[in-house]
Amino acid sequence: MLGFHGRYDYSVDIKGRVNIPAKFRKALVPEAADTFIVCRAPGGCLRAFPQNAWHTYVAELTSRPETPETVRHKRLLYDTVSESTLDAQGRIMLMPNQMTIAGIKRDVTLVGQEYFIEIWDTARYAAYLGDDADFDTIFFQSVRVGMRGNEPAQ
Amino acid sequence: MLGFHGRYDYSVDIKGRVNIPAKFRKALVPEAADTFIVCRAPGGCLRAFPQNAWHTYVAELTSRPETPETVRHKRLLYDTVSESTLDAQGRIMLMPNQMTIAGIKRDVTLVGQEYFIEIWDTARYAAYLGDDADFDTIFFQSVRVGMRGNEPAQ
DNA sequence: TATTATAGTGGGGAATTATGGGTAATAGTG
DNA sequence: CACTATTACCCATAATTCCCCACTATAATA
Repeated sequence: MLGFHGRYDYSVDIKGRVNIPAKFRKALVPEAADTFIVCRAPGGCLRAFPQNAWHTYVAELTSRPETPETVRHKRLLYDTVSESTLDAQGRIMLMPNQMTIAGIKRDVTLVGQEYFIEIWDTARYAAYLGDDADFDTIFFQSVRVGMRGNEPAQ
Repeated sequence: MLGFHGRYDYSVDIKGRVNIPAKFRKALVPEAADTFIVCRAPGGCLRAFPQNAWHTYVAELTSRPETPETVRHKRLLYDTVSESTLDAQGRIMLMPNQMTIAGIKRDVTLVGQEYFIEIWDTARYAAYLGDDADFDTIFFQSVRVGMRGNEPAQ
C-alpha cells in the first residue's frame, strides 16, 4: 500500500487515544517518523497528516502574504492542530477540543484519503454520506481533468 | 516537531511570566538561543518569535522602502518589542504595555503558527474565533490549490 | 482443532511539566 | 554613595503526560 485507503471503525478510549489501522502504519515512510499532525477539516471532521505530508502542506500555507483572510484561516486552523507520535500499540492521541469540533464521543471512523486520514464521528459520518443517491451527480460535477495520470508506464 | 502548532491555555503570574509549552521549547533550534522577541500583532494579540525567526522577519521589514506607511508601521511595532530568554522553568516575561495592548489580565492562550507563537487574552481569543461556524467557508475560500503539495516524499 | 502471531483496548506508575514563591544580584534614582 | 525597585535565579510542589505492561479478540499456521 502506497497511500491510505479504506474505512475502519474504531473507538476512542477515555484518554483520547485512537488506533491507527495496521495497514496505514505500514504505509508510512521513514520521514514520517511515526508522527501525525491532526487538524480540523471541512464538514466537521479531523484530518491526520503524516509529518512529511504536513510539511509540504504548511509550506504552501505559510508562503501566502498576510491578509486579513489568510491570517484568519491560519488562526482557525492552527487552533486545532496537534502533533502525536504512535505509541507502542500504534495509537495517536486526540485533544479534547478536536473531539468537540468533530463531535466525537466514542465511536470513530477512519477513512484513508491517499495522503491523509480523515477521522469522523461515526454517526456524523453516516449522516454526511446520506443515502448516497447523489454519487453520480457529484462524480460528474467534480471531475475536471478526467483520468489523466493513468497512462500505463511505457 | 519542526514548527510550532497547537493551542495551549496558561496563566500569566503576578510577575508577568508565561510558560512556553514544552513541545514548543523542544522545537527551538540552537540559533534561537532560548530567546524570544515579543511584539504586537493584528487583532490585538502578541507574537513571540524565536530569535532566529525574528531576524528573517526583520530583514523583510527593513527591506521595504520608506513610505509614510512603512515608517509608521515600524514605529508602532517597535514601540512594543521586547526580548526575553527562557528561565530555568521554560517561561518568558511579558511587559506591562504588551499586556495592556493585548488585554491580558491573567488567562492567556498560546497558539503555535509554525514560525512564531501568538499570545492572546483567552477571552479576546474566544471572541475572535467566534462560533467557528465559518470555518468551512473560510477553508474553501482560501484553499485554491487543493491538496497539491501533500504528496509523500518519494 | 490446537497453536501462534498480530491487532485492538484498557489501565497503573514514573518522569516530565506547569505554577508559585523566596532570595540574591543588578540597575535605576536621589 | 546609599537606597529602592526591579530583575534574574533558585527551589518546592501539584498536576499532567507519557511510557510500559497486561488482557482480549481476531486472523493465520500447522
